[in-house]
Amino acid sequence: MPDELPIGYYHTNFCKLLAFVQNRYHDLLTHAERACIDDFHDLTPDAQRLFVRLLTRKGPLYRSDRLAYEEIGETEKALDELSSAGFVFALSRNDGEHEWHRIGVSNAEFPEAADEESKGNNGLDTEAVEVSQASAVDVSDVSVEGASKDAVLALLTRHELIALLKTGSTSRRSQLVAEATQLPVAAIVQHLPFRVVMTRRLQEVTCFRLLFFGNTHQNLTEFVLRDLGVAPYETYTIDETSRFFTCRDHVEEVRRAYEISDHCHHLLETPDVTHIERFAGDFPEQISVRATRLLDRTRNQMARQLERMQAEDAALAIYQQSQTHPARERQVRLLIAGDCLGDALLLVNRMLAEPWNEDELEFAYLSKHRILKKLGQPTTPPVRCQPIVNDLVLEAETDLRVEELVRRHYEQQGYQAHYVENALFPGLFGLLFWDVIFSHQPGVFFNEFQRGPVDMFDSRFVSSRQPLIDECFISLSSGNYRHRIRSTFRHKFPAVNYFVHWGMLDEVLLETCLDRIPADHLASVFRRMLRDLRNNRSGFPDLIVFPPGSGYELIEVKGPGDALQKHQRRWFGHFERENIPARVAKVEYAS
DNA sequence: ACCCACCACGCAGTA
DNA sequence: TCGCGTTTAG
DNA sequence: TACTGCGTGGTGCTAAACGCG
Ligand SMILES: [Mn+2]
Ligand SMILES: [Mn+2]
Repeated sequence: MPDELPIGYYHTNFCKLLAFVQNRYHDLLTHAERACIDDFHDLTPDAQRLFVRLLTRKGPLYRSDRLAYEEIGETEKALDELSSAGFVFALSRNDGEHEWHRIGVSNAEFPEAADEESKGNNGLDTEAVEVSQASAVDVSDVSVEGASKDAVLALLTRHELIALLKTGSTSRRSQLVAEATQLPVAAIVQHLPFRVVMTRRLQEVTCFRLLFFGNTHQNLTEFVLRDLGVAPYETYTIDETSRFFTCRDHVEEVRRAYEISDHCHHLLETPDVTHIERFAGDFPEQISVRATRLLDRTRNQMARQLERMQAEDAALAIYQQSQTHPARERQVRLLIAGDCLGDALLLVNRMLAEPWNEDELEFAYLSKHRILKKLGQPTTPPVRCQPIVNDLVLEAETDLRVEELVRRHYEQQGYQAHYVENALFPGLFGLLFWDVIFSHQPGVFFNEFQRGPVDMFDSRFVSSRQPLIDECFISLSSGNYRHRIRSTFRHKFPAVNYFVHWGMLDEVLLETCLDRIPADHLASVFRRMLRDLRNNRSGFPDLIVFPPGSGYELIEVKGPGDALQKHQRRWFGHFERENIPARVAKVEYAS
């Protein structure tokens, strides 16, 4: 792992990203996107580098005097070039109000978004796929990118603000900005000692990122962190032929879904029933699973906010459109609270027939019992496991988490004790199933920056890798799993993945676990995890303790007033059925 | 008005 | 002068 | 006891530079 990156590393990385997009997605690109790539390559090296530098910095506004880079010879020239090629706006004090207005800087309180390409529906090539009408909901008002008077003022230092206001005041920056906002644009801009640079074509670049990574949260720093050895990724076989997106409609959907979810996030900051109801009730129809899930999660969040604002009917209406947990659970709660027991029962029966996950199923059992009881019909409460509870009286210690307190308590009793929570069993799972997780399968690895295959958390993970999974369980019977886990731990450290949090494990803990935990216990835990990897990755007990000699026990620590959570309870039910030693340590403080 | 974001967890308040 | 939060770079 | 809202802490490096107060 090199400590140093080659000069121009960021530019190389961006070019790799572009090349990937062009090779793999040429047919899905719009005119504007293709032009963006072509125009970029027509730029001189300096201009290319400068544009990428801008992309890796916080924008969209920059001051030209803060764009000095050793490897970029003439910044001002590069800026001019970027400006005429349409990659940036670069405005100076010599530009008139009209120019500033174009980038959103104007005297009006809410300037019209002037940046035409930000709302433009980029026309598609005749050879390219048509964008479906279904996704043609107007979200231009949520995707406005552009500057503002305040954004320009944010570029100024305190001293520059003072000079601008011609006050000798010693007020704090925010106060100065508030005063300066009152000034007309012309006055603010009049003496700017630098050019204000605004990146353009961000829509296109965002789309390239989405096509490359398959999401919006990964970016160019992934390359850097990998190349520095900070977050190396496993080297798996990348499928040349299959892609994250197979048609333009899906790209548009996912992009729009991200925009909508962003916008909702902002709506939640100043919640207003009518706004939320109107916006969240009118999400576009989705075809792709990814966009659907994203929007459903957003629906759930918005509806939850409506609940908090006592808008129950509005919340119900939103939940009804969501196919993602806990939409039906929330509906049932609302229906019961509103005394619509008949409707609640209907929904509960649908949940029982086709539960979305175990959490929902459990809730359905419980609420069916409650509804029937309210209706005066005969019913029995669902049985729940009764974990063994140990009461512990300990001296409270400041600055120590209760888990750590109990861990030390066990240590004082001569136990080896580790605070592992979700790092242990999922970690062992990841180590044993490593080769399964990263095995070559059609259409699951698309780029070099994945923590696992795309189907990691849906049922296809198991169904399409059954023989490989069987092998792992065979190794558990034969005893070979120990070697497998050890060797993965040594050889794969510190590769990024979904299950192994390297920092939480060490060889001592690992060896003790391999020595003390019977293979069939591991097997039964792994089987339950595999039933639903998304949800059964968590809920594991806080501690694992090893008494002197032999054996082990899992300990869930509970401070005063804390109780088992639902997913923790489900694991305890599993431990009970499988004779896996586990108990709750209930702490009281001696005072 | 993009001030992480997401999630798991603990805790304290409420019925 | 110094500590703090933010931004940047590798 | 269940449910809820809220706060916190981890994940997902780290050193250096800069503006601020
Ligand atoms: Mn815990
Ligand atoms: Mn606990």
